[in-house]
Amino acid sequence: MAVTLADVAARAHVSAATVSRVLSGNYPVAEETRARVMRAVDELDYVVNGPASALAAATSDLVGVLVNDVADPFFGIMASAVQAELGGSKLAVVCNTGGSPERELTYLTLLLRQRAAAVVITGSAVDAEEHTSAVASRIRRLAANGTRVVLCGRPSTAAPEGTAVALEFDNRGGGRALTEHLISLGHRRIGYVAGPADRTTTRHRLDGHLAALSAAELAGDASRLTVHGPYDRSSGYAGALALLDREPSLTALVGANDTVALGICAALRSRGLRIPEDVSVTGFDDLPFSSDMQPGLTTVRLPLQAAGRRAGRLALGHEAAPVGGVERIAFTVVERGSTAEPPSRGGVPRSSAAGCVG
Amino acid sequence: MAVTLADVAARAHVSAATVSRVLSGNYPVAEETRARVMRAVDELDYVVNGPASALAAATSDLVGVLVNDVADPFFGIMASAVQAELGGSKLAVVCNTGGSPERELTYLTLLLRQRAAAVVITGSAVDAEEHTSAVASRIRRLAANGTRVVLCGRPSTAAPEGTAVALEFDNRGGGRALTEHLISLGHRRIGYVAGPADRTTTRHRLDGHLAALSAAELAGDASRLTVHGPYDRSSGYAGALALLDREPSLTALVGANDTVALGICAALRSRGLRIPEDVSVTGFDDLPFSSDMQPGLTTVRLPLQAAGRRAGRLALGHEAAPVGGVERIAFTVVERGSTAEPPSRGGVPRSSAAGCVG
DNA sequence: TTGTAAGCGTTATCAA
DNA sequence: TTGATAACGCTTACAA
Repeated sequence: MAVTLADVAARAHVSAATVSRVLSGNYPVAEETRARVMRAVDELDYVVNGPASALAAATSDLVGVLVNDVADPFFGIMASAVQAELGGSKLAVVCNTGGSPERELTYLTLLLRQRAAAVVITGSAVDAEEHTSAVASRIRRLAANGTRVVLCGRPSTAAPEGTAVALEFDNRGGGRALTEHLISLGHRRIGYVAGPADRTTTRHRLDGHLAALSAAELAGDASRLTVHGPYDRSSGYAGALALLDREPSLTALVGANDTVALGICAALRSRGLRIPEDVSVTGFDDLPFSSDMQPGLTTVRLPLQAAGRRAGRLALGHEAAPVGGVERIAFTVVERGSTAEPPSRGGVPRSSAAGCVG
Repeated sequence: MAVTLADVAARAHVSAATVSRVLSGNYPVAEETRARVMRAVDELDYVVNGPASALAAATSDLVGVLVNDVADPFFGIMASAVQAELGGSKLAVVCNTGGSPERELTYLTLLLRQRAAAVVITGSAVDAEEHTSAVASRIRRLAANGTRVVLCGRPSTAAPEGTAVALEFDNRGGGRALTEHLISLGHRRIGYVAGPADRTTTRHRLDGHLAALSAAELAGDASRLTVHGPYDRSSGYAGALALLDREPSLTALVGANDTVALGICAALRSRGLRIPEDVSVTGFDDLPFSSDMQPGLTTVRLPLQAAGRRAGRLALGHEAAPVGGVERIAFTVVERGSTAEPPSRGGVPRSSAAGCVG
C-alpha cells in the first residue's frame, strides 16, 4: 500500500490538490484533467487513505450501532436495517453491549474517539441514575462533536434535550393492549414472565400490563404472579414453571418478549399443558419465528425493520427529525393461535391433554 | 472536541510525545509524570483522535465482518461471536452484502480504504470465475497491506495461497450424513429444496446429498426431485409444494438450511401432511429456533458461535493459524422429531392426517 | 526518562 | 481551472 495521492499526482502530471478534487468530486476540474487523473488512479490501483482524509477533513464515514447482541433477531433486524440505509459509503460499526452499562460507555467512548459520523443506540436502558447520567454525558459529548445521535427503541430521556432524536416504541401501550386482549377473552389469572427488573423496556411493558389489570380490577395478585429474568428462552421456561407452581390455576402467561414466550411454551408442553386450550400465551416484538410456532404466537408487532431504516436515514441526516425530536412508533396486536378463551370450569380435565398422538 | 494532545501536554507541563507515551503505555514513563498526565487527561476529558493516530501509526482498530445479512441468525450468530472476541479496543464493521458480488467488492474496497486491521469474510461465495478472481485480488491487496484476512465458512480457494486463513464448514459431509440418515430410515424418494445454484455452499451440500443417493443407488431421479431458490422460508414453502406436485409419493424433503426447512414444514401442513408420519423433513445449520419447532427439526449442527469466536481470535492474531492455513470445522447430525421411517405402504391414508385436533 | 522534530496522507485556503 | 502550502493531531526515531 505504498501508492499515495502524490504518486497519482505525479503520474497524471498534476498537483495533489487536483487529484483530491477529482476524487471528492465537489470542485470544478477540467474534463480532460479529470480523465487523466482517473486513468492514473486506475493504473496505480489507488485507494484513498481513510484515516488521512478523515483527519484532514474532520469527517468520518463510520456510524456506530449499539445493540445488546446482534445474534438476537430483535437487534439483528434493526442493525441490518440501519446498515441497509447507509449505502455504499458509510460503514456500520456494530457494538454488542450485552446490556451492560459499562460496555455501553466503553463503546460510546470508542465511537467518540473515531469521531463517528453518527451513533444509533438501540434497545432499552438500564434504569439507574448514575448510568443514565454517564450515558447522557457521552451523548452530549458526541453531539457537541457533530456526531448525530439517534435513539431507536430507547426512551428519549436517555439523552439531554436537543442532543439526539428518538424513535420510541410504545412498550406501555403494547403491554396494555395484550393484557386487555387476554382479559377480553375471559382470562382472570394471568402470569407474567418479565425481563430484567432494571430495564426501561421491562418496566414499561409491565406498566401496561398492570394498567390493563387495574382497569379490570384484577391487579390484586399481580406481583405474586410476576417473575423477572433475562430476555431469553430459558428465563421463559423457568419463569413459567415457577409461576405454575405458585398458582396452578393460571389460564394465561404473558412473556416479556417472543423469545421468553418460546420458553414458556416449551415449559407448558413439558407439563403436558395444551396451548391455548389449557393456557394461553403471548409474546412481544413479533420476531420472524413467532408466526411459525405451533400454534402461532399472539404478540405485539413492532416494526423493527422500518424503525431501523428510519434510524439509519436520520443518522445520515437524509430525513428530517420529527418535531420535538421524538417519534412514537406504532405497534399492532397480532392475534394468533396461542390465545383463546380460558378453559371452561367444567371442561375436559387437563391431564387428558397429552393424549393427542396424531 | 477542541482538546488535543497538545492541550493535555501543556496542562501537564510535559511534551506531546510524553502524553502519547503515557496513553499508549508501550514506553517507559516516570510514575510521577504518568500520574500528572493522567490527571490532565481526566480534567480535560481528553479523547484520542482515532483517525489521527491511525494515520501516524499506520494502524487501525477496525475489523470488517462481511455477512450476507446480520438479520439472518446464521450470520448474526457469527458476527456476534467475532465481535465478542474483539474486546474493548477493536471495533467490528459489519457489512451486509446481501450475497451480491458487487457489494462484496465494494465493502472490501471500503475496508481497504480504512486500512482495517482485519477482515472476516463469512458465508458462501458466488461460484463465478470473474467474481472469484475479483475478490481474490482484493484479498491479496488487503493482505499486502497487513490486513489479516479470515474466511469463515467460505472455501479457502476464495483467497490466493497464503493471503488468508480459512475455517471451512464441511457442507459436503453434512449433506451426505443427513441424506444417509434418511436412507437408513428407509426413505427412497427424497426431495431437495436447494439454495441458489451459483453458491459454493449450495453446491457442496447438494454434492453430499447426491453422494449419499448414489451410494444407495437412488441417484437416478435426483435432478427431477431438486429445486433451487434463495435460502429463505418462502423458498422452502414454494419448493416443497412444487416437489410434491411433481412427485406426490415423496416421503422426505431436505431443506438447504433450517430456514428453508421451516418453509417446507409450513407447506406440508398446508397440504394436511403430518411431519414425520407422512413426510420427514431435515434442515441444516441448527439455528436456535430449530429445536423449538414442533416437531423438532433434524438437522446438521454447525458450531457457528465457536467458529465465529475462532475467526475473531485469528483476526486479532491472538491465535495461531492452523497448519496449511485451512481448518475444517466438524459438524454433528442432530436427530429430532422431524424424521422417522417413511409411512408403510399399507398404512393409514394421508387424508386422515388433518384429523388430530387435540 | 523526556523533549525535539520529522513525518503520516489528506484537505482546504489562498494565490495565480 | 490549477498549484503551493499550511494545517489536521498523532507517533516515533533521534537526541539529550
